Amino acid sequence: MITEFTKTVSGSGVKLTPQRMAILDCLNGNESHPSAEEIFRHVSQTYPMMSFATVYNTLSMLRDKGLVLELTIDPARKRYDPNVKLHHHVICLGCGKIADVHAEYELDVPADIAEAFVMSGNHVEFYGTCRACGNAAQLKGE
Amino acid sequence: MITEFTKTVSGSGVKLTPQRMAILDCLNGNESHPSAEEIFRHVSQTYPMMSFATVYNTLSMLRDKGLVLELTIDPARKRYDPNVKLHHHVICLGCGKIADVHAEYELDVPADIAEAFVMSGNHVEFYGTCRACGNAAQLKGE
DNA sequence: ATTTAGGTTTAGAATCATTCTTGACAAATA
DNA sequence: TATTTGTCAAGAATGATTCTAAACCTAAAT
Repeated sequence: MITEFTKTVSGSGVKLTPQRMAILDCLNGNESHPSAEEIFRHVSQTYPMMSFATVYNTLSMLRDKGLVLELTIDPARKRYDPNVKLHHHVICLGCGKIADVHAEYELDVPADIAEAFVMSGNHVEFYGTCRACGNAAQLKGE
Repeated sequence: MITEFTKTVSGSGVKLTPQRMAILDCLNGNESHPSAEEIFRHVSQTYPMMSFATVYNTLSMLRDKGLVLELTIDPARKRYDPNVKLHHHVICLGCGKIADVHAEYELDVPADIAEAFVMSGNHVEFYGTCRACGNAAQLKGE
């Protein structure tokens, strides 16, 4: 079944290939903020000949076309989010799980910054501990 | 001259060494948000025997003690900020320059997130184009 | 049917940032 | 002095990401 996401990508002047469709299917509606490696592992199950380079190429292409967000909130690796509508994120400092924060904030910058930069966007990173990690810490008596 | 920053670090139970003092001096009051490599290059001028590992060790130690911030805003590398007071950052998408954004924002998270995470902090990333890069783009007729 | 041209994929090498390991060393302690 | 503890240097190792070169696919042109 062809998803809306696949249609969107296809409609933006990109050639569709089985590999790309598999990557798009993996991303479509995916709220787990997967890394390139997780996407590679997932699509490899269907296409064992899939190359890591194809995953990176496709993700870079999607990022350049504004069809996925490349998140830097995880210091260890980039994470990808097919939801490009304005939203923010929280990362668990224990396990690295990332969740969406659907909220809008008034974020006016001070005058000195407004003069020195033409602003094009912003993103709020929240740091916290998820339920699972909090419970685990309690069990260990912390 | 011994800076306040050096005294703070020294007072937090770590041994002071010439290498560490050089790194602290490099960081003290530094608002350029240097990368590990930039710090290494700088302190190497004074101490050519300085090892990259020492820079990373020292930065990790300072980060663990809460004496520097490790910024993930630059997708290419980590940046360090000796100013640990609450503030945010803007990065120039052209040249990667990072500037401080001294502002406080009301950032309450939605109920579903507040239930799923114990929040410990947040950070706003602004994306923009600095004067220099904006002018350069104009010269090229963009 | 063949050729050509362009973009795509693959596999692996290369790169870059970062972490790890090991042995030497130095100050602090016994 | 001997021991402990923490630090340092050098380089190896790791891991994410990018690059390269050759093979591949598809569509258009012959």
